[in-house]
Amino acid sequence: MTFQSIIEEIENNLKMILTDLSVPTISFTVEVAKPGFGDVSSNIAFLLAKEMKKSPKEITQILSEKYSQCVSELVLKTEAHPSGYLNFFADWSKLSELILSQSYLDTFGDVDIGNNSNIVVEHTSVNPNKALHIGHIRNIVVGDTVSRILAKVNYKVNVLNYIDDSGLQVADIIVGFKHFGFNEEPPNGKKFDHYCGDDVYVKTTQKYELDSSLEEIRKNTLKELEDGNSEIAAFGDLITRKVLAGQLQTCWNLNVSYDCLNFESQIIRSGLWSKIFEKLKEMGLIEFENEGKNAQCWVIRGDGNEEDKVIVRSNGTATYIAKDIPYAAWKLGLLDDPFYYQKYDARQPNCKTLWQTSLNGENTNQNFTAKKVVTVIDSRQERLQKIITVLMEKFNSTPDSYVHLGYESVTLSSDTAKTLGLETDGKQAQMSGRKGLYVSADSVCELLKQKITEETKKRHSEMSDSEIEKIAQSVSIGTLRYEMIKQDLDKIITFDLAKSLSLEGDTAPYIQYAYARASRILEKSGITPSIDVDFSLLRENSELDLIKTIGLFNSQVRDAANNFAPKVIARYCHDLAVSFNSFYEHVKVLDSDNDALKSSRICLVNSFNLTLEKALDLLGISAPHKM
RNA sequence: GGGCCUAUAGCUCAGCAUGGAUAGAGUGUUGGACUUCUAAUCCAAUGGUCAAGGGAUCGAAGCCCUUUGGGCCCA
Repeated sequence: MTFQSIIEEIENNLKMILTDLSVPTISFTVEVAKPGFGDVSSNIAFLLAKEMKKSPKEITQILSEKYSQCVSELVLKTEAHPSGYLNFFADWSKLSELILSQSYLDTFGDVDIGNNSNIVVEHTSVNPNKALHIGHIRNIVVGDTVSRILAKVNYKVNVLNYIDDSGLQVADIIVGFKHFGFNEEPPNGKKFDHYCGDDVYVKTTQKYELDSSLEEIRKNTLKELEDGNSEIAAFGDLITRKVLAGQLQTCWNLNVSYDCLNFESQIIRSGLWSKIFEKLKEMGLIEFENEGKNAQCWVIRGDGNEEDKVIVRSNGTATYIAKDIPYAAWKLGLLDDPFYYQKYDARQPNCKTLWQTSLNGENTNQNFTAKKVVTVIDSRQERLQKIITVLMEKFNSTPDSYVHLGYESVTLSSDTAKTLGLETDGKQAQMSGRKGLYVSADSVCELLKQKITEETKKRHSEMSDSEIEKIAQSVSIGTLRYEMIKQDLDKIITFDLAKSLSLEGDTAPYIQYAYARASRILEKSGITPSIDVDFSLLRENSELDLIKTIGLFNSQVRDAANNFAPKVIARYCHDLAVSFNSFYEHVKVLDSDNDALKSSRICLVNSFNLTLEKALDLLGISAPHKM
């Protein structure tokens, strides 16, 4: 138990007091107090004001007196605040022991929400025709962070990456290679995914604009691509897998791993669509339209004002949403699994085996489906995702089984757009792969790494290159991941190249620096941290504040998981670092002549490090011992 | 025309789900703190009719309604 212990104790006592006063049960809050108002506070008196026909001020005094007669382990005293709040002061010698000894356990912060059940998280899902740009990174980092949080709350998480290897975007680069003379080997050792995106894709789409007769070539290529047996399809497979390899390299560099790669081309060829199409007809979830503008089409009826959505066109071809329906149903385990699974040859950051779907082979023992599915896609796809969510609910009659986790897009600041050659009149600009208007993830990582290498060299002239490289890697990835996660999912991130290189304030380096400082204290102390210390010696405000923050880890994890809100953990890491830095300035750990006090403080410093390490791990950020 | 998101300090954002105390950070600007456990830090000052209007409430940044600005999706 952690800080939650004292909250529960207070809740129970207050409930008993209510029974005592024979007042009907009401749902009052008991929560961490604002600074300056004790440790815990409750709004209970406000809620009783009507019932008891007294002012909150009077009631809180009555409650405060009553409380002093209760058995309390962790509460030292109560305060009837004139505002009407009932405030509690903790017995820190006991609470510190409780929190700090818990924080030394490997399981600290574990919460059981998932009950060891399966859950699927799908993220990334980028067309394999270009390098990942900074907008994709938001998806990837959100998805990866949510996966880590879900694992912490006792879900068995399967992470999927959907490879959309059969659409128009892929057809476009194939046209580039086959018809416009692009060499299959990139020039000057350029990374293949960058070459396809920056050169082949952008220049091919430019040519379409100049010559509309090329549209025919494009259409034919797409058709051949979708026919699995053609030479073009085989060539497409070769190219997209090479691009994918480049994309995965970027992801792994960001500390992101997957469990399975699902290829769209195989989903199409697996026959899943025709199976679910029949079921949807049987269940009456789709209808054949006899008249109107959608005559001869199969449609999903729109809810209320919504338009009907065409699923199968009058010429018999399935629309784009039709591909998503069997895939969603497959993820939920609602269809017989048509896939065999092969190992993808790679060493991932978490050392887990990466599998990929295949339509032939032997291994069928893998299962990547779950009763609960989270799909991370930006909110521009909300309409489509809503249709799928509603359809899946009707299909398996389980509410909330299919969750679309949406987020707003990443745009470019006008300054950054300008450096890419686009004048925007001071406005932010939407990124576009087609127009070549984007900032690639690899380039941002590289710039950050260079800057951090310089900064580290300035501070540590004695360090070896390999040590500096390790720090630069950890801090650069941390910086990028933190920027992508720290704000709310429904706020647009305006990416500015210059500002993204900032390493001060509310950034990952700030947090990582606190860890490095703490590590240094532990290293220099010559004491092995232990929880066999006198906790009552920790009395300074900055010490108690740090302990309190450490004790809030569990509740923050719970909050983050329940709301799929990765930023909650980001803010928590920042809070921890702020508390620690304040402690660092106010209290000199190693200066003390008092050995008992020194040991207690070392215990606290180590507790901070252990907790921050776990919290940062949920964000996929590592904590360097020096920087 | 319909739908979704958004508006809080000069700038970037927390807080809003579950209404109560003094609306918090970062950044910027100004000043201060390194012979000390690492100054990627800390301290102080500065800065807010919480977009506007209305409603319900003892009480609203938060809830309801209307309007406006910005972004996106569909038609």
